[in-house]
Amino acid sequence: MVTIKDIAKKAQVSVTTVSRALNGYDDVNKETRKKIIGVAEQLGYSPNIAARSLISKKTKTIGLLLSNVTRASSKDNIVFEVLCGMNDRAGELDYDLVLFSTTPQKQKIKSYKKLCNERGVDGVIISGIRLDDPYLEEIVSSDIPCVLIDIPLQGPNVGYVTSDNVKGAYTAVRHLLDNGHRHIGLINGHSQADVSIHRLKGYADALESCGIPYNEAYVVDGAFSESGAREAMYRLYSRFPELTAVFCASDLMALGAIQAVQGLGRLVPEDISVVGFDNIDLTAYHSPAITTVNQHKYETGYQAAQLLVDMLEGRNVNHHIVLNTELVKRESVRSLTRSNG
Amino acid sequence: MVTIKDIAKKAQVSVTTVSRALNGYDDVNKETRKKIIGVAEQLGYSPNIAARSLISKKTKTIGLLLSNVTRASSKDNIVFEVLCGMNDRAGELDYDLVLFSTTPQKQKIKSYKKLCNERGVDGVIISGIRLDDPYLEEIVSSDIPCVLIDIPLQGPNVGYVTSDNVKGAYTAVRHLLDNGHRHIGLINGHSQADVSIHRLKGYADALESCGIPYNEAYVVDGAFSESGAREAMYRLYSRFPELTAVFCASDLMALGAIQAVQGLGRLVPEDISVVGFDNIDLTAYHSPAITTVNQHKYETGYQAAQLLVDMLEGRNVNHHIVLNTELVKRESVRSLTRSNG
DNA sequence: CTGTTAGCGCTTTCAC
DNA sequence: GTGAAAGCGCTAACAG
Repeated sequence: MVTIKDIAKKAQVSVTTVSRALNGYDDVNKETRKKIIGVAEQLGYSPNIAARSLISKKTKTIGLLLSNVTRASSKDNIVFEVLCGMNDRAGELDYDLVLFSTTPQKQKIKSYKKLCNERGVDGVIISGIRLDDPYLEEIVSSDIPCVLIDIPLQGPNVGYVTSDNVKGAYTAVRHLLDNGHRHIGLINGHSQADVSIHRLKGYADALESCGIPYNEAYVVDGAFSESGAREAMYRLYSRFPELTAVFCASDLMALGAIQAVQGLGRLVPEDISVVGFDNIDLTAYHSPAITTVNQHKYETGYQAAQLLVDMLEGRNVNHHIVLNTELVKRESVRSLTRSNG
Repeated sequence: MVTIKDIAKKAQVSVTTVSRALNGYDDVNKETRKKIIGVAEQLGYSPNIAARSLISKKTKTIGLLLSNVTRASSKDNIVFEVLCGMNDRAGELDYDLVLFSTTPQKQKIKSYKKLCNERGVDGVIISGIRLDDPYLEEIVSSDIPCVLIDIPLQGPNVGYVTSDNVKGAYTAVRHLLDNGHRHIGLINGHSQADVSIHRLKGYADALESCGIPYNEAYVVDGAFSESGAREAMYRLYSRFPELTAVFCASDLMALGAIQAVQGLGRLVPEDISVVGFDNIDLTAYHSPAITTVNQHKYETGYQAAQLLVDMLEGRNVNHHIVLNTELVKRESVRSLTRSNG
């Protein structure tokens, strides 16, 4: 390993001068600097980050606390797209990403703060945790800058980026209403997800805009999973055969709901229309192709990285980013008024 | 920040003793140890990794050099699944993963070795680079332990994990042959991919096993992309209308090939049968569902992490891991002998 | 069993 | 413009 000491020796100067020259300080003689840089290159020097960050307390790394980066979350490539966005932006800003492997067991053992301190990350991006996750408390009270995805917390060191879930859900349900549907179910995620709360509101708002009373019994939770939604849809549809449409708070759940419909010997969209949320790739290839609400996943990650770095580098920016969504009309919605939705 | 110094002061011992107690050395009095651990916990101490690795030269981190963790690689969730596997195993073995953002531009500026040194990773896992990538040379000659995915290099510090691509391709093409197909095209990736070389061999071997002469003109490259394969298939099928089947070296390319077939007003599998490779999630939801060769993506990542850690910790293991593949029969292959394939 | 001392590679006062 | 020296938090001889 080549150190500045080696360079100093070879260039016949002190380590101090080497340090200054390499870090671009302007109080170094031009000739000296040139010489030092030459020697450094010749020796293939690269600075030791550990030593540097021991002093500066900065590591130029961002910690990632992501759930859903484990087995069998492959269909759910949302995390992946978000990750791609974070990776791209972090790279551009010259930060590296370190993935914390957070199994629930490990969480119990190691506190959030400890985790971050040990790994010496400058800040953290968190995604996929529940509102009742004990980590959340630690996060807000901690002084480590942090960006949350889909969790509305704000503070001097906490920001978040999310999608406009109310509007997204509203648009989806309005689309069903505009196509003549009057009995619309909702398969939501779970109560400890901020997006579920907002998507429920969008659903209710849309109904209200058409003067349709909100029926609590039409709303069930599917735990954001394919199987969860399948079960939920079985129950919902069996109990309320008058339903002509269902809005699912995620595409994965739309998949499950469709399976249930088919399991009951009915068809989508002939017997029941389905709208999902997320716009995962599968929806376009599924038969029927699934109408859904597009979420800008890549952008979410990109913005999260940007926001965190802004915070880290002391820029005064809005800690609250909300991205647009848009309805993607495909084949899983049938019009009850005319021939096609 | 709490340091061992703080603990030492409060526990009325020297820093050395604190260090030893906390690191589980057995030459510490039981009482002393208990006291120190107590104080450490009370103070919320967590060791500073930077300081520690400055001495030990170990960081317990694995660097990841992955292509395809950028925009628009979402359909290709292979990398993601591999990543999940690595993440899980690395977590179990108490290593963290750091994602190097390697844009081609950055690669030019910074050498592989420099990158690793600076970030102080103990070892590296590399995936998605071409055989003619300049990094490859550096990698073998470097002394940084490294595991490659789908690139057959071996050495004291280099290992790799891949799938049995010859057999996988062989099985796929045999399946077509067994269904009566005699004119079978191959849409391969590119010449600088090891998997392409092996899948071509499997294709040729299968033909040979049936006494069918290998026809070079039936083999084209699709660059592993949907659009590349679409173009390739247009050309191939227009030129050789006698083709009744095509084997694609990736599912993404199978998608593209099918689009071309449909673009020419033909149907899959009625007019032409298609077999893919990888078994990405889309294939099961596509209409028709695509017959493909399953690759154990998660396992690939899992094994890669395991192998690297084995190497890092000086265990004497085989540096060469080949995973099985298996044919997944679905709807994109038609039997020319009986009614159904 | 415990403490003293030195030093990992780097940055940063503070002199000169 | 340059260098000597101190110190970041930790570990590892080496004494005792």
